[in-house]
Amino acid sequence: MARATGAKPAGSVTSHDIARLAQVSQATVSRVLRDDPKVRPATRERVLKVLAETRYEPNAAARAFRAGRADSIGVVVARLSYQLYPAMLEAIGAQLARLGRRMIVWDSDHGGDAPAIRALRQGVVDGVILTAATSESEFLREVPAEGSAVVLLNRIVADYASDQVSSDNLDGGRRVAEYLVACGRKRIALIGGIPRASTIRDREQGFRKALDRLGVGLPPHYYFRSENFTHASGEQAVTRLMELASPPDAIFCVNDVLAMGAMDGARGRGARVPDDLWIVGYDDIEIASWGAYDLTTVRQPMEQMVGQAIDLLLARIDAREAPVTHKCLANELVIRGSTGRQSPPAAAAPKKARR
Amino acid sequence: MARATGAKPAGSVTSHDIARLAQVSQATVSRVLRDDPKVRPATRERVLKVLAETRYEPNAAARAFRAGRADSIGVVVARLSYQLYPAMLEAIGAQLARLGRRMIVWDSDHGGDAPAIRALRQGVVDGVILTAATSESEFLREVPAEGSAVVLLNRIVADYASDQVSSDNLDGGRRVAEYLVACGRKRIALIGGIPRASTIRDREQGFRKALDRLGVGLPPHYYFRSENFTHASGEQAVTRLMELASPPDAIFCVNDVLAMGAMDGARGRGARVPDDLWIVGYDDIEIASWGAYDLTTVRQPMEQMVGQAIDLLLARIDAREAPVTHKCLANELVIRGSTGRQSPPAAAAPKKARR
DNA sequence: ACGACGAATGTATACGTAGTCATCATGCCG
DNA sequence: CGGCATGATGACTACGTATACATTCGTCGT
Repeated sequence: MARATGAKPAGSVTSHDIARLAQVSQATVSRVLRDDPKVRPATRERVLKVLAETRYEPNAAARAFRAGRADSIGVVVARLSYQLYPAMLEAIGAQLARLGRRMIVWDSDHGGDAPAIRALRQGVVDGVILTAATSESEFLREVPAEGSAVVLLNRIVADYASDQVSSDNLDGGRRVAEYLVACGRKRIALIGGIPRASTIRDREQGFRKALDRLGVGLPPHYYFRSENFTHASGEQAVTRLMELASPPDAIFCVNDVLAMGAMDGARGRGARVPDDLWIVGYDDIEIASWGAYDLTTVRQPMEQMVGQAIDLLLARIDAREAPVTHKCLANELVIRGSTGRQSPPAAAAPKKARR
Repeated sequence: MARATGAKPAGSVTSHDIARLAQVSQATVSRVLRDDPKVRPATRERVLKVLAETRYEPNAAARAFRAGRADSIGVVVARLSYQLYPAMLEAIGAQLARLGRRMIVWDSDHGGDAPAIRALRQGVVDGVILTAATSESEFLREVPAEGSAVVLLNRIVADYASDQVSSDNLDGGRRVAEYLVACGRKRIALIGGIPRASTIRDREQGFRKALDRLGVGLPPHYYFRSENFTHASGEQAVTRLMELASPPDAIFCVNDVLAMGAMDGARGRGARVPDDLWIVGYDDIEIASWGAYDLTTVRQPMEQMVGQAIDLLLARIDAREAPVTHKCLANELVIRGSTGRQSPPAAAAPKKARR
């Protein structure tokens, strides 16, 4: 009675068609497709031949429906225009492709994590990698932590019971502070941002604490909080800082684009980098190594972070109730021309000192 | 007899459960979900209440299975590390989100278009936007042109019967040539690339033809073919060009990253841009406007191109057999500091002259 | 007030796949 | 040579949804 009306994908050959053509049952076709060993070679050949001839492709919806999984992973990134995210996506996509999974991407600028969480609950994706939460609390109420296949990448939310992977941003901030002080910088400034994200908060905090510990400190007028994390913000911030009676001789920017903005802004006002002003960024995006900026920055072990995030996510999909893991990887200070390519004097920054 | 084994998404509430709780039939629940007007307000309320209480989410696989569409669109981009592509993805993602579609992303570096085409044939996605074909012929044999829901964005394959959207790369190249000549540049060079993609070919060809027509021409030693389209290639290319007995006084690079590499390379060898050398890029990626480069370049109407591509794709999904469309949008020369911010003398480049 | 018509709701079904179980074929050993 | 174990295959079913069709309910007109 009921007629199907749904349009099917173009080449609508089903496993039943294959079965008929190969003179076997649909079950056997399914077995061949799933590489079940219990099929006689001759039969397998016959089926494979028909499969090839008909250019059969299994219906993904039916398969997902039956199997209860989509073989897709969702990824939420912040602003795609910030180079770190494309790099991250590229790594995630490559690794997922190798594992036979697809990648559905959302930009958190357009709706935050909600669409991704929704997709997770609908089974569109088997798991979600959240690399940014517009507002941390917003998605907390969306996802009951109950064994959800969610992993936070490059973002820590302490009171949220999901797997989390990040690099040690506190330590990254510390490294920069110790480096600048060890190299004799006297007037050190910080261009930060609205601390929506833990990463930014930690970078700033690690930096400040290290400065305090080293007896340098960060006077309020050497701190500029940018509205967003754009090049224009960096320019604006550096302009303010350079207008001070005693302008800084080194600036740490909590990400590379801010740093590049600061550098362009400083140069635009006639300052020379690094002769008059040192600038340090964070993330080591691709451009940072280009001649025009040649930016000293902190590099996060992106490939490993992505690898661990994916491992954790896939493990959780198989075992929802396993205890959650928080990974925190070490990162690396990359010294380039924006700080005169100058290495810190040996033993100046004792590695053991933390916090 | 047969037992279902597939793991279901966490909150496995079905429309049948809702029906039972709301004392209606499953069909009515479905009607409420699909906003069917033929439901009495009171009934609708009752169902909606239960839906909210149970935090029900429809099973996407079942829905896709039944409806015959996935509500997802596939996008193949070339290298995510080239800033044009994240920008494009951002635009595509935003527009698709507005239309209630998801975006599955593949990087053509890892498998070309094949995975996307496969996904299309399996019904994982309803349509595919191809922004790059590793090899044009490779995917031609994969997709029978038969009303496939495929649109080429920023890529033209003349003999392939699919919808295609691009900007006029021939004209872009022409504009640059005419601009440089009109501004009195005498020794004009070109940094191109391996012409796998029509875009690159057209930019080069438009440029060359215009130079020829203007009686300037492009001598072979002023042409450098880069292996890939990276910053390093640009540096390498400019180094070669500057080693010439008579180095160029202007270089057109077929994309911005090449141009930035060329600029950094030139500066590294002591040349001043624009005083000694003009440099022009193509694409107007975000960095191009930053102080360090301030690059004159050709801007493509990205938002419109994306909009048109999506429109064409969605239209085709509904009408597979409609005649194919090729759209070619005009682009714009953005003059910045890398060419001294110098406008062409009026009437120097007659707009009508083409080819 | 009764019939009739339309609105609202219920019933039943198919979509394509991957399983379970049943059945059939084959080969081996007693 | 027969029976049994093992391997190969077939028959059948459920998954959750959206719809066609059937049925019931409410309302309006005469």
